[in-house]
Amino acid sequence: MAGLNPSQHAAVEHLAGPLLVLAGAGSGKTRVVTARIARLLERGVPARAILAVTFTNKAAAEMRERVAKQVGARVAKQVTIATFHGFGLSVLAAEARALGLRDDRFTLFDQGDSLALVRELLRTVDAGRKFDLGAIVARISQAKNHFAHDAEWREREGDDYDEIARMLFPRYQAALRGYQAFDFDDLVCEPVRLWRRRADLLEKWQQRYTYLLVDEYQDTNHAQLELVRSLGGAHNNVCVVGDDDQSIYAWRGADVTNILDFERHFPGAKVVKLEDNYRSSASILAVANAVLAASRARRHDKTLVAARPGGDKVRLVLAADADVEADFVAREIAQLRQEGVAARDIAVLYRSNQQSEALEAALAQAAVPVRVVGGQQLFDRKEVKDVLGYLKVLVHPHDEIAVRRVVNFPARGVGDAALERLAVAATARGFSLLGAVERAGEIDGLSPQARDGCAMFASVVSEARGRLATGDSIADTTRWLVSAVGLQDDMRAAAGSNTAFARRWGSIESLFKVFERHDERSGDAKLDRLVDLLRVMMLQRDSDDGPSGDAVTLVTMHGAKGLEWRYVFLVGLEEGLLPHTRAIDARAQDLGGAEANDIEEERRLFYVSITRARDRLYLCRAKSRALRGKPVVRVPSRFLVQIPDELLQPTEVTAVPVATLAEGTSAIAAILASLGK
DNA sequence: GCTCCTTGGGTTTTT
DNA sequence: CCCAAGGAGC
Repeated sequence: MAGLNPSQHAAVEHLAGPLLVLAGAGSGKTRVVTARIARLLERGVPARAILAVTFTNKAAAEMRERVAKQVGARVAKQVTIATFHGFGLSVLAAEARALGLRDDRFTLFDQGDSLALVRELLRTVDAGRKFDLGAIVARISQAKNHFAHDAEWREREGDDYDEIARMLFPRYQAALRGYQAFDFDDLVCEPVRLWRRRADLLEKWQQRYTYLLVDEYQDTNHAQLELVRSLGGAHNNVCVVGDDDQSIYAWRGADVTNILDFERHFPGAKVVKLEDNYRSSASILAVANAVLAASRARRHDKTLVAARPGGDKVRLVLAADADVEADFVAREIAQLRQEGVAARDIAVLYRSNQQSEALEAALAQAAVPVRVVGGQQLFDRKEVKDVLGYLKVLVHPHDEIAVRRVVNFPARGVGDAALERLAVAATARGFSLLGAVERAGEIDGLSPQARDGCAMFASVVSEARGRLATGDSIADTTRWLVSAVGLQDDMRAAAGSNTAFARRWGSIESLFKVFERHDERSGDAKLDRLVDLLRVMMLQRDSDDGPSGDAVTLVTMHGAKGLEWRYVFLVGLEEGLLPHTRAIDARAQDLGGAEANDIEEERRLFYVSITRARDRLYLCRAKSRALRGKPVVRVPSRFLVQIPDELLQPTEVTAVPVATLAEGTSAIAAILASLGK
């Protein structure tokens, strides 16, 4: 392979046995991964035998594209490149029979569904006090990902949340199975559990995939480690790529010890360090290294070396308040653009989404086009989930959460009381909840309205099912369904304003479009098509970047991982934001973990953010920031203080922003800012 | 059963 | 300050 440095070359040429590639930021990781796959193919490894696992669909798509570029689309298509969850799903679908499922038409529960289920379950027990639902779900997830067997888990000492989760976990799991449903964690855990009890099946999958590759290995959780260990156990051709210094997802279960202990988990592993950074200028890299140098975390020892000497000094910006900070960013960006820098080469990174508001406003005023990454995705919006709820009911009659979601949506007289009676009757007579709704006429104690509502719901469901069965497209059936239940009118009535209505209805229209796009590719058996489509939609929350043209990127520090820009602004570098208050003093609801670890994770987040910049980096903070309406004096981030002065160039905010001049009080603040250092 | 009001709480987020 | 969830009242 031409153009690779010695370390990269070593990683690409390593053939058999476990391999850990410690890929520092900007060290050409993607190149190595794709070159390695190409090299394996070149040496005669069948494409079908290679499994490459990523975390996001986007990363998987990107990898497939780059592999295709090297070896051609035809061969690339035969390599399995999937997310952990996508791969798990295909295992479960293939092994539906061995799992004891009625058929392979199981549902997927997303986080919202899990939340709804736990809410239901919590109602059935005397919890004694209020609980944060999300925290319970997180504990259940944690237990599941550690394959907590009842006994082992019960022995463990824990807090209230462990206790309540321990009580609900078995019920939660039983309910899922009863609904023929899997949650996201199951997609990884269940294949592993299956393989543990069925050595024959494990062997089958081990023979199918003889070369494994895992990207972003520092983000794996315990269950994912077990999946890799199981599948790789026979041949041991396990190559993992990652960077412990970029581990920023412990808060959602990622376990950085997986990458730290790789050599212990996979004895005889070869370790390759990629320490040459081709992305950032030396000035930027010096700051990044200074941030890491102060780390107290256990880490793989490595130091990034700049391949690009010199460069602009990193700017240290002090603003009077958040608005002045935003104005500075906007003006500076406007200036850069005048100098000929493309907007797409610029990004502004913040710790928390709410910080984007001031930035969006300031950039809009400066007429700078922006693209805000994140925010609520189409499939997370309430109205979309409601419509999807109906479709789920069509294909998954056992999915009780979906039935509960839509049986009284829009409101048609089937309230909590009626639902409770239906549920009781269903249990007593051995029906599913939907079965009881369909037989509402025979069930005692229902109000006439509730009976009518149930009948109306049942008839809509049955008619829609009939339409799909006779070959109507998914899009047309959904359109019919939406109008049959009078969703549009209900939405108009419920929305306070016209714009709110337009926004919500717009999401429904977008949903129709997604269906139409999918229908084009569809052939026969609409019901099966819909099963498939629903899974795809659960698993691929499209970030739908689209052809957004030339725009400045606004994104959270987490969302920026894996990306790069020529000019990067980091804003709000203050105690409370970075490190975040929640990391400084952890709460009971948070997943366990020592306080110090949380702070170290915040440090790594800072490190990740710094290393996104190629040419110039701005580190910004405000002296004062409005918190819940009231202005609060801000202390500079401890990470900022640890950077040696000589690496930074303090930049003064000299211009008084016109926007803030208009408002008397901020104008004073702005003038103070221009005077300050 | 539905609507309105109070109350409490407030990261990061993919699958 | 703003939003979501739960309780009270209609």
